[in-house]
Formats: sequence, structure tokens, C-alpha cells
Amino acid sequence: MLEKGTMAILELHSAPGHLIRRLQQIAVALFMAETRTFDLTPLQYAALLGIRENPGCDQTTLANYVALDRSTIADVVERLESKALIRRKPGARDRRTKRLDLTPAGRKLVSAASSAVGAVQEMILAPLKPAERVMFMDLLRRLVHLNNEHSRAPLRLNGEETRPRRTA
Amino acid sequence: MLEKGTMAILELHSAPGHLIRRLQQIAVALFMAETRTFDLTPLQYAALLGIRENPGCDQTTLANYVALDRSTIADVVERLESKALIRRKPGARDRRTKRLDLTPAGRKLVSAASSAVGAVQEMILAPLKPAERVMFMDLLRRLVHLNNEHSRAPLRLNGEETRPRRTA
DNA sequence: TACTGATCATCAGTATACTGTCAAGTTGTC
DNA sequence: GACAACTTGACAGTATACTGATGATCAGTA
Repeated sequence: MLEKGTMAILELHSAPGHLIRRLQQIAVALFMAETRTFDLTPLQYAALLGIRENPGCDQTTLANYVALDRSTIADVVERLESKALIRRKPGARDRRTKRLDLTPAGRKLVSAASSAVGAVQEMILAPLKPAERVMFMDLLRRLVHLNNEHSRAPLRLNGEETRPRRTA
Repeated sequence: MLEKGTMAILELHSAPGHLIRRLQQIAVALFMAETRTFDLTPLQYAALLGIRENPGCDQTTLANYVALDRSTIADVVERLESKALIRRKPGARDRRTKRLDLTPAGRKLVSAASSAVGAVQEMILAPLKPAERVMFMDLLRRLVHLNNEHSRAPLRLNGEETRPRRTA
């Protein structure tokens, strides 16, 4: 016999992992439905925001900012460039890097989409009462923050060191 | 000037959608790390559970049970079949369908993996205090349940009707 | 200066997760 | 039985989201 607490966690429809996946599905579906006219995906929007906050950054910095691995950000960046929303030019100081910047069209699109995106964020939480929304967001934020290092693509801001640089 | 409540929701790192995506990343990473020896993905495990609970079901029923669209479940099912964890045979009553069942190997693998999967579910919530975990899971469950219809692949159990069948 | 280790972007490969379309098969109605 | 409406699984196409490898470049040391 299993204990009460263990039972639930082994049932698919009560498992945290499963419910988290479904909530993500829902969030993406709401995003796509509400921002249809802008032809943007959640990640593309996040990348645009990231570039706006870090003008001239390289792809790795952007990947760390949106918490994504470099391969995936490369794909996203390519699509944004092909839509002429961003520009990519080789870095002068470090010629391995490609420096990223919004184009005027990109800047305009982010502004235009922002209120729809804000609406999506509220729609996700809409089923909860206001006090519950605050509680859920607090718990969610802490869960993500404290589990950050378990992610394969952890958030890193301002060139935080992952490991101390080798000194010997 | 924006109101206080609106400010946070527009900042990438506080946005519900972004945090949900990151928590899902973390959950998947933990799953893959803890179940490495079983060579299973979260979805493959969910599908195996779904087939075990619905022996002889068709792919659409399974898709509804794990809350996934039919195209994605088709890919998952194909991989499970190629690993000889499930069997697929044409339905006798309805020859469009493929009926799904676990093989002995599949049954054995689900059992073997279940404690590792259970451990993952607890690891996801580990940063929270026990009372907070209960609260988070309650809010998460309600959010998913009440937003179910917004998903492109909503959960449907036991052949729930999506729309009333045309009668005229 | 040559060497070592690290980093940057890219590539190939795998697995979700959807859209839309299609042929085959089923069901309800007349 | 004929017909229309629908369902089932398959397929092509797009976009995440990762792994592991590689070549180019950079930074620190001997």
C-alpha cells in the first residue's frame, strides 16, 4: 500500500510535471490566439524583448537572458532576421560573435504587440481570484528561481560566472 | 505611466508565460536526468501510463487522455512501437483505428521507472515548504482544469463529447 | 611566440507540439 | 442503399528545445 501523498503524485493527471506541461501548452495557445496579427511566437517575442534590453549583445548573452540554449536561440534569431525585425553584424572586438540589434520595424512590432501580450498574461491567470494569482505567481517565481541550476539553460544575467574561471 | 500590477507582468522575467515555460524546461531536465537509464522521455512515459490505463484504446483516445494532439501522439506511439514497448493492431470493429497495448517489456519498464518518476515529481517541488507545495499544486491543478478548453489539445476522458453531434 | 583551455556560432541529430490536408472508413438520415 | 457529415490515422510543414561535435577565435601562460 502506498501512502496518500504518494498516490496522487504517481497518477498522471495529478503529477506536477504533467500539469506544468499542460499549463505551458495552454499559455502558448493563448499567446498564439491573441497575437495572431503580429505573426510572433512566445519565444520570438521574448527574444525581441531581450535584444531591446541588451542592445548589441551577442547570441550567448541573449540565450542566457531568455534562459535558452544557444542552438535554439540561433534558430529564433535566424527567423527574426529573415523577418527583418533584427540585424546581426559581426563583433569588432570579438570576431566570433554576432551582435544583435532591433531594426525600426522590430522596435515598432514589440511596442504594438505588448498590450496583447500583457492581456495573454492576465488570461492565463484569469481563472484564479486576485489574491490567488499573487500567491501562485510568488510560488512559481520561487520554484523557477530556486530550481534555476537544474535547467539545461539556466538564466544568467550580466555575464554571471557559471564556474570560477580557471586560474592555474 | 503604468500601474504597479501591469509593470511586473510586462517584464519578461516576471511574466507568467515565461516562468511557466522555464518551469517546464526544469521539469523536463530533471526527468531526463533522473530516468536516464530507462531511455524514456516524459511524454513517452505518459503515453505508456495512458495505454496501461486504457488497454486496447485507439490513438485518438490516448491523445485525449494525455492531452496531446493526434499528430504528436502518432510520433510518440511510433517510437514506443519501434522500441517494442507497445503493440499496435488494427481495430476489428472500426478498421480506421489502431488499438494500442503494452508489451510485457513495456509493462516491465513502466513499473521499473515509476519510482524514479515519482522522485522527479518531488524534486520539482522540493524548493517549497510542504504546505506551500500543497498550495501550489492546488492552484496549478485549478489553473489547468479551468483553462482546459483554451488548450489546442484539451484533456478529454471517456469519450466526452466536444460538440454535440449533428442531428439533422 | 607557441601552446592550452575556453568560448562563440554553427551544424547534424532527436523529440516535442502544433497546423492543415488527405484518403479510408464509419455513422446517421432519408 | 445512397448520401453527407464526420472521424481516424497519416503526412508535410513550421517552431521549439535539447545533445554533442566542430571550426574559428580569444585569453592566459610558459
